[in-house]
Amino acid sequence: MRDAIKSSDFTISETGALGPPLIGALLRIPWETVRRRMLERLHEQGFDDIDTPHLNVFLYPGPQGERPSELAARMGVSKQALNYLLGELERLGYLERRADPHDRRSRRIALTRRGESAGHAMREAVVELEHEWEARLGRKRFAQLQTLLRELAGHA
Amino acid sequence: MRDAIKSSDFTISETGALGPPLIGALLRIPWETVRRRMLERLHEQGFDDIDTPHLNVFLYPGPQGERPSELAARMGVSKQALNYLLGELERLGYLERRADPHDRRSRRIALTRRGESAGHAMREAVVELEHEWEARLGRKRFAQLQTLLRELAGHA
DNA sequence: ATCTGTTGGTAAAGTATCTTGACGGTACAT
DNA sequence: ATGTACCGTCAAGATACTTTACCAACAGAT
Repeated sequence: MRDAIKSSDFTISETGALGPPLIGALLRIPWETVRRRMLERLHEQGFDDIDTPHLNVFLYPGPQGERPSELAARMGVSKQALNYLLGELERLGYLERRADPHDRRSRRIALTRRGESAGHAMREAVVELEHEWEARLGRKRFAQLQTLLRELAGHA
Repeated sequence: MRDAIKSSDFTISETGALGPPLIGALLRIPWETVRRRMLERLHEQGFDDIDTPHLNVFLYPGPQGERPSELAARMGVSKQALNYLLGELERLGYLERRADPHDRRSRRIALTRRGESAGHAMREAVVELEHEWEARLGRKRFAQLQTLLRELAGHA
């Protein structure tokens, strides 16, 4: 069964077999499509000061109400690096860093109206892609895809 | 049917509904798991001079035989940025930039033995994850997932 | 209350990675 | 041959990150 591979489906390098795309590439390629679309729509709609690094701050579930430390941990960057991005986004009017009433060391991120709009535009862009992909795969199969991915993302 | 959503499955922000994770997050989260695992295994196996930006060069289908320009376009960075990374990877012994026999302006990227090994280690790491996920979802459902993702990645 | 250890945010300095602009060499069509 | 486009690279500068260091605020023990 290991040999049942159609070589037309993928590239074979000259030195040695590269093999078919593994699950990594299969996840990455459509994810890159999603990110491209989000950035595209944002720029079209006037949020053209948002760049890839800023985008990461807005990714699901977003920064609303979060503490910088937690968000940095989730994003896998140092809290200083995040702090730099938050400074940029605050300067650009997308969010504010407010005092945390329960812990005076801490802060809470609050999206401004503009920040909420940007988040909305991003979600709209993805919903748009969902419709395109649902049309391509069929309603039922797209739902299956979502279910399967949710099971992977769940335990992650 | 649109209402059949269990609120325990996802976060609801205080100001307004964030909604369930869209396909973007569902793709991104497991993809990040893949990338983390690849980097982890690389570092364990002595390829500890490879960092996230370098990793991108090796991602499917990899740089073997490619021209810097094409690769840069595929990666979505400027050719100068890629050239910098190629310089690093060449210095670290992962690849060489050879002359292209058919076009003397151009070059072709050739992986060294060490470069091939690193690529192999990355693929092994993903195969490992594939087994874990196949066990979680079941053989048949994991195969379905692959099929569905292939249809998305195909037309990209 | 005070001591101790820990946590949250920030400042400063240095580094890595990316951008834009410019250039010489090559290919290719007219 | 000549104009145009493309390929890789150099150089300069901006951006995004890391490491180190620091202080204020919390938490738990006396």
